[in-house]
Amino acid sequence: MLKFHQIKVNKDELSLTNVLQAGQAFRWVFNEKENHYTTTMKVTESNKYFIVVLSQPADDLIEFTSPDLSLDPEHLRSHLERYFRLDVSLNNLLLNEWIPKDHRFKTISAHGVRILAQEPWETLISFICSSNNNIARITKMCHSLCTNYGEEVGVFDGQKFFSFPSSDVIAERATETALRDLGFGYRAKYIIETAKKVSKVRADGNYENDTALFRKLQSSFSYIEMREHLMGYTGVGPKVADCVCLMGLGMDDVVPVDVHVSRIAKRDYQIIANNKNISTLKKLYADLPITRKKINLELDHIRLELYNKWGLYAGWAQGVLFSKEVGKVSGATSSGEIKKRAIVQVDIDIKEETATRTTFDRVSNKHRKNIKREQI
DNA sequence: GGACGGCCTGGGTT
DNA sequence: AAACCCAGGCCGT
Repeated sequence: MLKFHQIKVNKDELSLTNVLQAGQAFRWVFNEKENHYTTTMKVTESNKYFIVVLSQPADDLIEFTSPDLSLDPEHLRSHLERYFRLDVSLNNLLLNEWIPKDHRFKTISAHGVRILAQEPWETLISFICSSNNNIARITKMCHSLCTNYGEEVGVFDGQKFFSFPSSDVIAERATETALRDLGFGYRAKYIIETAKKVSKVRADGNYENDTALFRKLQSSFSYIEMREHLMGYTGVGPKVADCVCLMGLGMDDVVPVDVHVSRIAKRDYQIIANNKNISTLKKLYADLPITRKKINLELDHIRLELYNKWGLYAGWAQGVLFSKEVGKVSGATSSGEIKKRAIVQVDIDIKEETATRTTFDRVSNKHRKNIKREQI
């Protein structure tokens, strides 16, 4: 019998359903009978993956464990606290950041919807798969990559669990044809080309793993440069790149703008780019030294306006609103079924937390002027 | 330089 | 039943 350990956290701060099954992470398997979630993840500094099991048995409690007895529970606890970003209080953001800036949040509960700190490489591949696709199939694809190219980590609930394959493993062992046969469709080519390029960049820089590479890039790049770099991979446009920045690199103020966010922005905030907005953005990007893929300036205007409106945790605010708008589909269950879900109403209470940094603070000086100009 | 098809697939709807 | 639509975009022309 597994021994579960506890994390005291309220459901309005963290709802496992709303965070793990709402199109942000695609590799958590829900066991309906036992009411717990299972995945594999890196927990330690090494590249080893562990099976991790979570449940939310009460409104003020998360329970966690791993069947791997070599894993120190306290180490897993601190890892999960980082993964769920428990240093950030949703209720504080709501009360002190979003409600004062946006009256729309007065009547909204965050429902425990928060942004995860996921592995950048896995986030990149997951969201390459997300283009013109639905959550059920994205989930299926992510699992398919693991079962076909990952390493078996262990068995739980009578089901085998695998690691997420690194860029070099995919580059060496997978082919476009093989991925097409596995049902990836036109994304097969994107994944192969991206894996080859990432593993090459990695090898050239002698990085130990994919995470190390992306963290290093992040440390020397501004947000704009990081997005630029990500958009250099096939199948990665501004939306996918922004998802990686937000959920894989912890850039909390980045708002990935897709069709839904675009609709919300126009319908609820009347954000519509005029000619001046567009020409300003055009100049902004023309001045940047990096040649870029074309981006939709109308959507980019929405991104900036929502950042201006919501502030340092704009990406989180988007998550809350987005979940309210379209979060109705769940991911994998043990039986392989995909089910509809309902968002649970929760109450609001207060905690201490202070927002500290912005992605735009990290823009290098030669770009700052341009960015600032656009922030006005 | 920007607008516009076309794209794999699977589940749902007509 | 067959046809059509749609899903948290991106690529090529």
